[in-house]
Amino acid sequence: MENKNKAEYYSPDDEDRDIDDQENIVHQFGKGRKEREDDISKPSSPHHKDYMNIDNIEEGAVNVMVKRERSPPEHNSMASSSTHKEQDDQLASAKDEMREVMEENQRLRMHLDRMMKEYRNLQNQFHDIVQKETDQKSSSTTVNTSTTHHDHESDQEADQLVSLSLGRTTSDMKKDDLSKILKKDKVHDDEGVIIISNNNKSLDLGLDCKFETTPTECSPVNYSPENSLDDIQANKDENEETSNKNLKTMRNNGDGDDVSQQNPTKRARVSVRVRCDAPTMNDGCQWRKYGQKIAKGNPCPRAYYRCTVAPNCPVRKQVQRCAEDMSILITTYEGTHNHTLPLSATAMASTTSAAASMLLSGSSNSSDPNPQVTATTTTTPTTTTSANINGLNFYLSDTSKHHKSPYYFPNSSISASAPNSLPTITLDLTSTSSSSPSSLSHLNRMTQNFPPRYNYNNNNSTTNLNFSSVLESNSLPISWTNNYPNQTYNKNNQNFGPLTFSSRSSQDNIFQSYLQKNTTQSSLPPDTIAAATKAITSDPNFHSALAAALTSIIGNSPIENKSVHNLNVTQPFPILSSLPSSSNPNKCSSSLLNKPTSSASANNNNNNNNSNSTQQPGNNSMVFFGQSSSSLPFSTSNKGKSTSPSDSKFD
DNA sequence: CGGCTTTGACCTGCGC
DNA sequence: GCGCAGGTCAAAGCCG
Repeated sequence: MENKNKAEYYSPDDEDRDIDDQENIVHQFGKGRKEREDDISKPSSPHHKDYMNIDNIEEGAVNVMVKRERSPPEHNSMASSSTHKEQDDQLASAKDEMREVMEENQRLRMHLDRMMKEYRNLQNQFHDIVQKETDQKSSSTTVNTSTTHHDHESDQEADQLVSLSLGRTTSDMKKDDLSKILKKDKVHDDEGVIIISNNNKSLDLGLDCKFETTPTECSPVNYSPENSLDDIQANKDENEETSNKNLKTMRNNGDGDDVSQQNPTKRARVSVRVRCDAPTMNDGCQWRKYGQKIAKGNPCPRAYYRCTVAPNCPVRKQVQRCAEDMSILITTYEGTHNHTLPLSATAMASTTSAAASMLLSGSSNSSDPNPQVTATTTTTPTTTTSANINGLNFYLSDTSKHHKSPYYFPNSSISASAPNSLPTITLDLTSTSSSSPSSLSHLNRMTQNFPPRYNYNNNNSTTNLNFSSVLESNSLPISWTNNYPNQTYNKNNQNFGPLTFSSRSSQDNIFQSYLQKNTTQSSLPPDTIAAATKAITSDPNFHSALAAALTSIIGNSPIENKSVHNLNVTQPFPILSSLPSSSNPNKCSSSLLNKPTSSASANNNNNNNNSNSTQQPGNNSMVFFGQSSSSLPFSTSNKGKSTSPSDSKFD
């Protein structure tokens, strides 16, 4: 017995050194250092021996100690027979202590297991409630494709759908219920809510954040991803400041309550770039124009709209034409609807919510590199978080505040104009065909296939989403509207980044075909959609990216992992609804699936092999296509629908 | 007449 | 402090 022999070598002369060693060991065992110190403080106590024999329990640790306290043999004579008995006693006591420590350790493990079980139970309850709400909404307001369409495949697909809803929650869910749920699962970050049901995998992401100053103002609709617990903590001071500012801004507007709920600092703005010759993109909401400005750098005026669906809805949007390509309509959304969105508004909400979640996750995780999302510091001060996911390029450009970007983009004012420096995400739903000579070199590298053109943002962290597919030079662009001449803007088509949703290779062809069909046809074969979305979402990296986004949304809640795991993104993208497009022909529709129109059918000359599939109105993806309109106005007034100055430019 | 747009003025923040 | 730019207000006008 090596340890025992070593015990005989013990010498009180080495006691000082040994005490330190003993303390280390005691500390390592995690219990009763004070007691140990009392024991070892006795000069005559051969306390060290206790631990030498403890190696029956913790052999490794004791072996380390033994080596350190090895004493010269000449001290053997110092050990007396009377002390051996004490040593044995203390040895036994030490063993008992070690057993107690181990038992305590086991108890802790049991506690941990119990907590995990409770957590899972709560999570299941949460999912059940959400599922119920989702089922209810599927019959009423929520765009739930599993019930609105798909006679045959609905059951299977609905179970695997990922429904993203922007700026709204399951309205049927009572506020109390929701708060309870969130409280149970510790995901009540005031604004951010992620609702994932087991069946529908419905993901409900509030786009905007509202920092409620009073509990009464807390509304389920206001749950926002950007208000994760971390964010709230980190921006607490800044929130108060900006909140006051908003109050001041809305002093005469009567809706100060709503606005004050929102924290512009962490409020994400979603900018949607679409090819639309209509004055505005019909996103399903009612808007009232309250201002118009000529922004610097863009001859096209910027229109300011306020949501009028609800009297006090704080949501605003800015509509502006891209200076480079006036066929591109840039719509920037800001705020969260405090009301139930119209059915037709959920399409846009779904797309923008996904973008917002990506933006927010990127901004919050920029310092936490992820195997799939790597942070790259370019030669410019812009730090871009990018992820190349088999053609799905996610770029989160996080520019330093107040920094003037060395690059100028005519349409930059959208994202750079806000003094509040709102993070802006851009969903580029325009088509691309070739690289832009004016594209950013550094972003070019990152976007690979999609050199960004629209990345400028000097004040805000900007994330651009490019939903364009990789098109060959001879590929037809995807027009936003049916009857708008594609070739008119084809030459101007450039690539937008830096957050690129693109697919390549065979997957590209599928998705591209899908997009093209959507351009000219009001609906798509389900297999095409399934293939396209599956190609995109089947990548495990996409899962990781989505998981990262969701993780950032719901903060550090332990539910996040579970929730993410429950998402089945290998299935087709959110099938939102087969909504009749807007009644206003001058507005681009955000409906994901428009009813077939005669013009659409007539223009359907780019069908792929999947074109003859059965149309399923509910099969859609995050693609918008507008209705026919011959005008291209900048103004959205009633008069402007046909007489805006911009119309003349394109007539 | 109600709702909406237009548009000049005003406010605020930021940079110099 | 001043100027600039973005954002908003609100009176006036228009439209259905």
